[in-house]
Amino acid sequence: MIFTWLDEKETPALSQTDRLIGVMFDLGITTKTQLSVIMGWNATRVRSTINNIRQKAKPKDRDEWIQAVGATGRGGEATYSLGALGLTHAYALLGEDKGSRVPVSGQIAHSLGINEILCRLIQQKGDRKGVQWFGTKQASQYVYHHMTKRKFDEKRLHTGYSVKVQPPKKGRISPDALCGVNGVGSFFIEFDTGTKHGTKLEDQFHRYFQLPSETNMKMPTTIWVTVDEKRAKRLQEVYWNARSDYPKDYKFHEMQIFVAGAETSYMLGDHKDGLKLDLVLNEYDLAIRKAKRLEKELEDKQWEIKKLKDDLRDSQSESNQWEGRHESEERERKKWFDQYSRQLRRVKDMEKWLKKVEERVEKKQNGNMLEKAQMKAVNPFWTEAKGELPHWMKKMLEEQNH
DNA sequence: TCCCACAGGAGACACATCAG
DNA sequence: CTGATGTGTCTCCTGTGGGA
Repeated sequence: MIFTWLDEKETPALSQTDRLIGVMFDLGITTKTQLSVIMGWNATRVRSTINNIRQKAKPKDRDEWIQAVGATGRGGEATYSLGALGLTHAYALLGEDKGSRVPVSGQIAHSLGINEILCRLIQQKGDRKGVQWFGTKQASQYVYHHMTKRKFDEKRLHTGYSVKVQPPKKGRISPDALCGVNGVGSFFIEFDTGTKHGTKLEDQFHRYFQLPSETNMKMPTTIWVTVDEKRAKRLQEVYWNARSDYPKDYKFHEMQIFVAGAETSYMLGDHKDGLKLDLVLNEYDLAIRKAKRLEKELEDKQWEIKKLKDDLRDSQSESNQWEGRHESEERERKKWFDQYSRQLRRVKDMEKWLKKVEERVEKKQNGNMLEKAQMKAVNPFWTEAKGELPHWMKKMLEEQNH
């Protein structure tokens, strides 16, 4: 799986250059942009790593590691592929013998087209989590594995060993890629550049149709991606023509034909099928209705909040008024109470004073009566009305007292 | 703790190519 | 012819790991 090269948990021993070589090994012919999208590296990092790989080689061997194909300058983005040394290094990383794979320049468009499918998937999905991608070689191995049967060889029964029965070479299919998307499903990818014609194309459909009956494999949906609308229509014609050769009750596995770019949504499960579309539309309808109901509820709540706020404001102002009144009443009451208390104290004081006055008056009256009697006895002419004693009498009384 | 080697990332510069 | 764009090469800086 291509992302294993990038998983630092699964492949902790790999250097950055190893990872790049590994990804390029799986992608075949690719561009820096594709590498950047698929690896999740920025353009500079991809560029630097490619350069580092080339720099470390002897000048004459640089293209043997990574070779640049195509125009430089404004003419378009260059394409890259591993050279012989790069491929050897990749096989060594995989622990496999040196294979015979050599990138063919004639396959540039085909290789780039397949890689673009993966790039679009990652870009539309946002990341590569939950995406699995196997290149042509691994996808073919997957098919080959399911077509391989084992049977007991009677001559070797005593050993208990079974022998492999190789599938016939003719009729094998070799998908361009095998892709799995978590939660959606798995897909065989066939990228069509528009160069395959006639019976060769129809044969390819037949091979796919017959594959499930030849194996016990759970057939992934086959996705055909082609270059334009016209070619997609042509593929559909060939597809239906090929189907017409089979009995009515023949069980075909799912197969979809897209113009490049349209397959991404399908692979991400957005338009899985009509039923799902209906479900989505129903959900959409329900969601709209729910949204409207919630909108109404929101309006009601907002009105309620406004009303509560108004009430609160009113009661606050009332409360303020009441508090004001209450405070003034309290002040009045306190004032009145103070006055009352002062009055009461004054009354008590007056009572005390009166009592004292009475006592004094009584005392004085008693004293006066004695004084009057003395006065009368001394002076028959003394009267109370006159008040003060005449000074001669005062003098005489003083002399008598002494 | 220091020194050294190496990997990786980024930038500068020269050059190639093509559209306008 | 010129400007825009992309590539190849070189250099510098930083971080990391191993050994003295």
